[in-house]
Amino acid sequence: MAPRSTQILEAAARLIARRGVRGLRVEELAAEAGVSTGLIYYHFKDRTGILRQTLEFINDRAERYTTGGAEDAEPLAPREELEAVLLLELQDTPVVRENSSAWGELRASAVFDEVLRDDLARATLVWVQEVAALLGQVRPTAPAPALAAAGERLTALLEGLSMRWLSGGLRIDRARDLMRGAIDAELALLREK
Amino acid sequence: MAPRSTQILEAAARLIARRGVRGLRVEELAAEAGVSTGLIYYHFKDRTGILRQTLEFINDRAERYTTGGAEDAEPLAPREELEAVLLLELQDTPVVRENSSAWGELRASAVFDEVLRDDLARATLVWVQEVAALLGQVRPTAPAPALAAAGERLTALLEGLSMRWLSGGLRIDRARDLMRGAIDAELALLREK
DNA sequence: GTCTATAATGTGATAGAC
DNA sequence: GTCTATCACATTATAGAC
Repeated sequence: MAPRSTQILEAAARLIARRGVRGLRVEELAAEAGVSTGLIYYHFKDRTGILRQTLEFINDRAERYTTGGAEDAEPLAPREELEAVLLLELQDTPVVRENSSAWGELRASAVFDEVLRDDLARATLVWVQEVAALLGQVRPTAPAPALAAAGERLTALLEGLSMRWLSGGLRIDRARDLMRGAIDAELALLREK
Repeated sequence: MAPRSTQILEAAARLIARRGVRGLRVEELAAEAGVSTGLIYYHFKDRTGILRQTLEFINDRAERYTTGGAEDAEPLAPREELEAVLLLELQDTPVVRENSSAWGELRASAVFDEVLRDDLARATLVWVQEVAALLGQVRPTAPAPALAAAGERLTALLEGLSMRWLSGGLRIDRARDLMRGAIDAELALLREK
């Protein structure tokens, strides 16, 4: 992608995280990106185009920091890796907060805006399957449907906890503890099967 | 509360469920409620006032259909009652859809709007404690902190599943199955303690 | 590709009659 | 308490120069 587009999308992610999808103003985005409004419409057609491509951009970036960084460190044990992946999204750092916040906003918008639904569903599926695969490494004898269900629950829970965290109703440490507990609970259930 | 206010709040809940908080237009609300815009500002001061009181209204209503209806039916076993309470919010009926949708929207808005945070936190706490109490009836020997954590997770999961359901990424039957599975998982974990 | 206007419309909020 | 009329401004989007 052209550097200018990327620059605008970075600004959009930043702004959505700060003001929300509903609070995103094209003029403000232009200022944040250091370009004119005209240029934004040149690159993205309309406001919806901005949102769509920002969602895509955020997904790519999350994938990068999910997968990335695994090369230098020693490989983790399955259980530890599972926990690491799920706790990755529950960190109070600028980038993660930005991604989580924007993701939550886009998810919430999708309730009323069909445009984003497909992208969202696709990204969610990939994520669920990744978690299910990791669960399978911890519980090799567990049946696939049970793993899929657990993956779906853990990721949905993560979204729920993330939202409470971002809306100020839950401290990040508490959110992380709860997430760890959920992993314990799911693994306890999978052991019984 | 005056009947007129209630009438407007009902319309607001309906409209927020249909268009979202970000899509709520005062003029449209007036039309939906069958009153003038002036009257709305007379009763609610400003747009934020509408949102706050609608949140309150929704909470009250949810409490009513959560607690209500328990008189006529025979008392359920603890496990069944727990399941019933949690599945209550995962039904594809107009009222529940409306409540869940509006609740999710208000939660999402709170990420960027502090005004709603306190009300939201208070309502969440009540809900978490209710679920924790029910869990305690199923697992009388479980320690209180473990029950509280499980309650927090189950309610957060419900919000996450609800969002996916409403945004079209999850069928309601599947969501209900996943919720039941989560209850199993939490109860399995509590048994170990 | 990028910018500077500016058109066109949407939207919250208020004044004042009844 | 309720309505009508309207202001003031915010916001998306486009036209046309460079």
